[in-house]
Amino acid sequence: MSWKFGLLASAKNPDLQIFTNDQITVVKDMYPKAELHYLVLPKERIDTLKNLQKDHVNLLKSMHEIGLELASKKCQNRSIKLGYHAMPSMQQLHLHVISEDFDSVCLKTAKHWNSFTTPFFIDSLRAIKDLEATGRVMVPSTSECQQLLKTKLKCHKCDECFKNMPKLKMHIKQHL
DNA sequence: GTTCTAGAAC
DNA sequence: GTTCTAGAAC
Repeated sequence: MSWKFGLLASAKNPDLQIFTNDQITVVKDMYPKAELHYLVLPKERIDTLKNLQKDHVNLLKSMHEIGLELASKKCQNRSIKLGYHAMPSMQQLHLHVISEDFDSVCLKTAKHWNSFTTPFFIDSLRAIKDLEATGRVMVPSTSECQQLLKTKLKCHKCDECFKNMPKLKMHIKQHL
């Protein structure tokens, strides 16, 4: 089995589940990129945002609501982002629920950073609105995604730019 | 997605 | 000489 199916395996493992109902499963990200980093997965087998149709709107809404509720319970005074990666590496649709501190030893590369702080990160509410309005979720093209991941490193709070990841990581601790 | 590491960048 | 990133992994 390839690593691409790792999420599907995690979601089925009761030891890793922090929430489950008949529609969805929530697990902790194995390599959290912030203090709080959950993944919300539908039980229905859906690979990517491109496979979504209008009748998935309610599913996306409950994924959002449950993700937000679990996150709020865990850390009330920290702001939370909810969204999807435009081009995920792992199979099975997954909603990232992540605190905006980005203070984590697992956050190492420019790709990691830009996947959460540029339009590569598709806001959950925007995805839901897209789907309701047009029946599909708008996603940047493959080449746009590749460019987004190479965006110069910029602090998400004060827009200051940095030459490399260690300098950026040192800087964002000041915003904690 | 991560690990590992060669060689670029400093 | 050390730090940092980018690309292979069968």
